[in-house]
Amino acid sequence: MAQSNPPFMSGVPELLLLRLLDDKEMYGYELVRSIRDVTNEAISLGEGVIYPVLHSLERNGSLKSKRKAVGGRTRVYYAVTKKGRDRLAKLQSDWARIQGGVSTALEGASA
Amino acid sequence: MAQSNPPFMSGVPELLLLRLLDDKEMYGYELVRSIRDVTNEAISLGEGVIYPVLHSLERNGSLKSKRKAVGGRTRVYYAVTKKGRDRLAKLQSDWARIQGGVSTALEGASA
DNA sequence: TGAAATACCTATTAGTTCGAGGTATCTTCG
DNA sequence: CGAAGATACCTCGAACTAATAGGTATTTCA
Repeated sequence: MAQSNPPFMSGVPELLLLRLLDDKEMYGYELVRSIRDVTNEAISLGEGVIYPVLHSLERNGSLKSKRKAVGGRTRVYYAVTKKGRDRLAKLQSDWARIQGGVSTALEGASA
Repeated sequence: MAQSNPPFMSGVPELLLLRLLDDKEMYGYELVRSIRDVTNEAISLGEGVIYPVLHSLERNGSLKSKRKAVGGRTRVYYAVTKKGRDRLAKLQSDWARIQGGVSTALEGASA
């Protein structure tokens, strides 16, 4: 991993994409902006991160896509499958566990 | 990264080690158990994770070590340096940002 | 006309966690 | 006494994956 957003990002792109797409179908370019929005600017993922994850999720059956022509441009919309929802559930529970563990650890105040 | 604990672990070992050592000096083997404890079993890191991170933190000046012989065995105690405290502060703020962003994103209920 | 936004995509780099394996000493128990 | 297990250190190789940079093409707006 090369930094930027830095640490603590592993698994985050996948989680966010599944979470957003679980609400409604979206296309890649839209997801890039959407992630900035829903995280309140806290997390920003470039297209170079989004597209590969989208493709890999589709390959493993978590997403399915369909192309739509919109005013000369082509958009690829992604939707979550049953498998994707399962994957999302697992990621959410993993996230909850790690997040909880770190929070607990950080709390034991050093002050 | 090979899984196990799985996703969401990048940067976590470094953060936890610095956080624990900021409270008091400890040695590697002790840290392995300590992390299990302070995270309430949520996170468990093997020696194969701990030692390399410890070494790399020492190399970049975030930690300093001293050996102590304790009943025939040798323990290597690590303490946080000024640089390590700065690094810890940065990691904590990064963590807060990412954690906050993900939480916000996950909340927009899909129900 | 030209710049910026929209929209897609890939290859390379680099950082790092994880598992497995290895040495050696001390303690405990049968 | 001998064996097993805990203590304590360490390294190597594999696997994963985020980030950057670069690339194409169309539409919109000054």
